[in-house]
Amino acid sequence: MANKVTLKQIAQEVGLSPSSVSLVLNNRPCRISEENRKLIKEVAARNHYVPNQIARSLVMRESRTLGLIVPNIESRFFASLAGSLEKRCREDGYALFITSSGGSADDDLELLRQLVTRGVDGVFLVVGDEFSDDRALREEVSHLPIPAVMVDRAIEGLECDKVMFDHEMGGYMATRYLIGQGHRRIACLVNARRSNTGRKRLAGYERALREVGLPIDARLEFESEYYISSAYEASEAVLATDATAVFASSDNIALGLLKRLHEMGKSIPGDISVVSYDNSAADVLFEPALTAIEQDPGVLAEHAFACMSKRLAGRGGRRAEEVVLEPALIVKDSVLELTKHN
Amino acid sequence: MANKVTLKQIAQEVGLSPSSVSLVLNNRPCRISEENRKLIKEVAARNHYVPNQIARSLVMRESRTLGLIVPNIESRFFASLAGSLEKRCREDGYALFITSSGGSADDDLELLRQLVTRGVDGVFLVVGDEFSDDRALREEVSHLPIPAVMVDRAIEGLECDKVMFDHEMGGYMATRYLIGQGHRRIACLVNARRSNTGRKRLAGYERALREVGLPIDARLEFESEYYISSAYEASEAVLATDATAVFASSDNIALGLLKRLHEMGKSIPGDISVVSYDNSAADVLFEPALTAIEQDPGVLAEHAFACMSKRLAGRGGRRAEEVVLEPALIVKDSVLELTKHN
DNA sequence: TCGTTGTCATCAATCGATTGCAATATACCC
DNA sequence: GGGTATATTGCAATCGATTGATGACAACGA
Repeated sequence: MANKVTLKQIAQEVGLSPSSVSLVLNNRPCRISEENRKLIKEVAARNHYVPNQIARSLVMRESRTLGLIVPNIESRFFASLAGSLEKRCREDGYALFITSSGGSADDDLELLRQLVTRGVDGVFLVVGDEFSDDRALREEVSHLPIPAVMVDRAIEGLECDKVMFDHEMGGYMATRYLIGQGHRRIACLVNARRSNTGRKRLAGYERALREVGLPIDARLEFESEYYISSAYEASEAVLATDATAVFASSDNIALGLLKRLHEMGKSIPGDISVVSYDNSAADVLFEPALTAIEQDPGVLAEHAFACMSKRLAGRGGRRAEEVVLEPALIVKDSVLELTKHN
Repeated sequence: MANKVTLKQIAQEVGLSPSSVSLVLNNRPCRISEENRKLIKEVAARNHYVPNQIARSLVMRESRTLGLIVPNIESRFFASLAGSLEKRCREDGYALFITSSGGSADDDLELLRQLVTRGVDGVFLVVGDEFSDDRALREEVSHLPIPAVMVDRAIEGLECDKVMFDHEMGGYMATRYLIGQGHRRIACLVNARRSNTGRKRLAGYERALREVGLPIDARLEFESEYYISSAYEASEAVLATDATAVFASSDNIALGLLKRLHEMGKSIPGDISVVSYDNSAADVLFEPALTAIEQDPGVLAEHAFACMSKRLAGRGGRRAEEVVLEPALIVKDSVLELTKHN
């Protein structure tokens, strides 16, 4: 293993002071002879000199590093968000410290502290969806010495920049679309018990029904965690109803549902129509392709970064900014249009 | 935004020197009165004091942070690897800096430098699969001032710890299994042009054929990138052959193939048998479930960490260690047993 | 009273960079 | 040769922690 080369060593070899070397290598406006400049650069290159960011950020009080906390990097959506965000950060010369918490508020807190003490200049937080005790986390976030942007979801009632898709609107759009296609008995499969986003999507679903005077029937509302297996379990009951369509409030939930449908020999949309959520790559495989509410992680990343960027630059008011993005309905082939006589 | 509290400020408030505070808060053996100890701890807690790791790691010459470079965090396999690795690192008090390169050697190099200058104590590298020019990267890795462990793949001919599954063996096992089930015309769909792992899997496939005296028929070997779309494109040609089985050398490749099969109304394993690779979660959905070569990312992470851990502790010889893991064949329902009269 | 021992706490150097200010060397002018 | 620009470069403090070396003070025995 090679040794780390320091500024001082370069200086020694060149025969100049460390300050001069620093000045030259950072292209600071200063009066160092062209000759020495060249010499310094050459020696630095020859020795593979790379400045120690640790030392540098100690004095500069900035690390050009940002942090991200997601509940679970193994989920497609978060992985994609992380990927986009990292790319975006790198474009502006920031490194992104990606961490994955496991979803409990305690883990989130621990990671947040880690990031802060490691000197990130700002954090993106995808936290606050699960209903564990988040008092300590809330406290920590509100006293953060660096800017924070909550992405995709939020800790309720916390004054903090937020960037997220309108989950209520998503639920509403999916349901309105089904209604528009003639469906009247529409079931939904949501994670309302343990998830804020799920709760909002459910609210949107109900608003759509209410708006056209359809009854809100508790027997058509089913609960599922955000796992394929959970949705698979829950789906049997869904299929026992007289629903002609189902709103599946996440891609995993849709996948679990599809698996069950497939096993029962039901066809889509012939036997039952489905609107999914997230429109992630896995869907690509299904016949028929799934009509879904899409929320592009890239767009989320873009806005989140813009928000962060503003804070880092010291711009942006003292009040928190809130960006709400509209999801899109992507129509494919999993919904049957019911004609009157049906 | 709250301010960062420093050691000095705590010291000032307590009325003791910074050294004393440091000593106490780190539970160093030292003679500070019980009374003052309590006082220090209390004041530190009240002020939400958190030590600045940046400053600390400057003097301690270690950050308890490790780095990971994967080609693409959006891929299921890498996301899963990253997740497992992070969890494992955290168990030992290390934070993991996850980065995603995009797959080119230049990006890898850039990220590696970033990690090193940011003071990670070691790096996990998932690099070297693509055939871009990697001279600079190779050079950098061999002069690294910190331990590196190559995971899942490697830059050929580089003296460096390696932990990976035996890709050749995977290809061999898949093919032997198909042969064992009576198949004689076995096609394969691999990424041999741009991927070392793909090349190895192909080698395993050929070894299996050779071993039983079956001909290696170039007309049965098809090329596909590791994308669903690429495999989808390539699959038409595969299906035009007289093959009774296909070895798909990655999950994405299998998915593309399946999509095409589905569209052509072919059934699995009735019309054609398939052995997939990676056995990732997406497979769960298919009817029939896919027989596949499985390489558990968690196992990979475990061994990679163990390897790193040894280096960090200063144990481990001067020669590079090489851990080769055997993949497992998971038999499900996508392969038809051909009886003699077929 | 001096020396010894023990307890409690502080000093000051260090890690590797950055940077305002001071210092030196050279050139130029009268 | 003295004085003033101007061109170059170096000093030393700083960021926030850690830590080996040291100091101050009290109590105690001889």
